[in-house]
Amino acid sequence: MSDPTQSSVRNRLLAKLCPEDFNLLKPHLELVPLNRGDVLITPNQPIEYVYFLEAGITSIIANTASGRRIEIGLTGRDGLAGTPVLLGVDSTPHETFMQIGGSGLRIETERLRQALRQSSSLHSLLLRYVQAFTIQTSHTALSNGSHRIEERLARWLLMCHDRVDGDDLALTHEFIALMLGVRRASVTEALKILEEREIIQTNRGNIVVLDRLRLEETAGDSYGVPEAEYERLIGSFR
Amino acid sequence: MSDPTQSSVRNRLLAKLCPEDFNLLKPHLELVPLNRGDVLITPNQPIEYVYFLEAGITSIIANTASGRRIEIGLTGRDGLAGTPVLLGVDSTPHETFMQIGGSGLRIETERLRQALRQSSSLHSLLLRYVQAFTIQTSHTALSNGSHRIEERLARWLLMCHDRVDGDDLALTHEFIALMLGVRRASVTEALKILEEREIIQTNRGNIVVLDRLRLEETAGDSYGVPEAEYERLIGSFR
DNA sequence: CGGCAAATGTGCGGTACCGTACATTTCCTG
DNA sequence: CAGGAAATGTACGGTACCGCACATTTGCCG
Repeated sequence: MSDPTQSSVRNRLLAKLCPEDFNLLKPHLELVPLNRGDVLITPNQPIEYVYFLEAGITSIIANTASGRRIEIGLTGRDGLAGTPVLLGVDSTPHETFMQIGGSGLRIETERLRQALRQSSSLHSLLLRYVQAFTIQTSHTALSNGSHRIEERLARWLLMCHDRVDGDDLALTHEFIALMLGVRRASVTEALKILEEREIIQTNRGNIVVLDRLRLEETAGDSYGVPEAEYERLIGSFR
Repeated sequence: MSDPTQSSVRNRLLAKLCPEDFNLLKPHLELVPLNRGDVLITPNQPIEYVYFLEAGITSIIANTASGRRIEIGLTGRDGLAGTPVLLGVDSTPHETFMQIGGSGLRIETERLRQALRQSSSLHSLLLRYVQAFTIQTSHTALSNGSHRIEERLARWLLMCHDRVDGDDLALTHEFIALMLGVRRASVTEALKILEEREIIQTNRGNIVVLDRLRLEETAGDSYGVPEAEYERLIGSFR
């Protein structure tokens, strides 16, 4: 597997690094395909690799002993999977898996740790990402507690749309329901409403964003704060 | 203001530091009273001080442009207020204020930054705390999305009880409702049920935990994961 | 100790969402 | 191209919680 060059890299964090920091990581980065459903981080197991996503979307899921599951955040090429490593922690109760297939540049946990010790500017950027992600999780908490399904769905579609090329999202109602922690039938109904308004178009296993602006209107104040904070702390998504 | 000694300090993080790290902070720590309602961190304003709590509880609140507010986490002497500083960030969209009065050892942001640069073991411990707090926030998201008010209330009372001496919590229904993002009347009703079961006892502006074990049963799986993770990463609460 | 504001109790109609069930459609695979 | 599984549409009774309103109680302060 040949080393990536910084100019060809699509991951926002890697692209943002100074050349020295990038070169520190480069020999250890391995491009791997990541298919839908692949589990990148298993709950309470040592995190073996940190993944800088190049394409696709990961979900981070909180779960309880009794089997409740809900998404607490998602990441695409704006970020990475394995934030606990950046905080010096070797495992987490959360699960991280691929929600939409893609690819990523992965690095062994221990190699990344070495690099973090060597370069404080590297560590600094990645910690800023942790903060940005924390804000996303916080707003998920807010949204779960105080928005209606339609708004939460719109927010969630927007967050996916932000992280994908084009306007197609390969997602089933069942899956979205799991992510939002609601009934599948509720998702079907909310999507139908959005489709009637011609904001989205749906096909079996696929959703097309037709009118992003009105999708943002639908999301209301559930969308925006974490995105603005990402831009402030890291830079533009795209 | 005389410098604190490590043995007399009640904050769990400070108590956990090696003596060298503690001495690094010690000359800059200032003991301040923190009264209910005091705002420690104002949204989108520079964070001037980081507060290691000695007594009392802070709430961290997410809010939107349109005025929705909900608590996304809380901290007592298990932690500190000002986690963004540990991640190299100077401000946050969240607000942090005193929910129950107490006191804290505060340090100027810039002084703490210097100390973090000087001691990686200090930085390491505090980053592990950030991870522990992140898990708390994540489970708030889960709880907000999938538990009934009664369970969420029980969880929240337990989290407060963990951080207070004795069994009394000086809280109004109105305030709890704000924290949970629900109606005040819903809180009144849920508390009444707990009181009928003799799990708590309520007086005007005060709640007494009578039977913690059954409160945990009521909370079900909404309580426990973040607490276990704190113990794993930092050590015992008490 | 009387008056007042804050805190609490309670009621009522409305709605968002749930659990469950089942029919229908779509795609894939043999 | 038939058969089956996955995905989607839809229906229905039930419930948790809402918004709002108003009465009652409690503690405090003049």
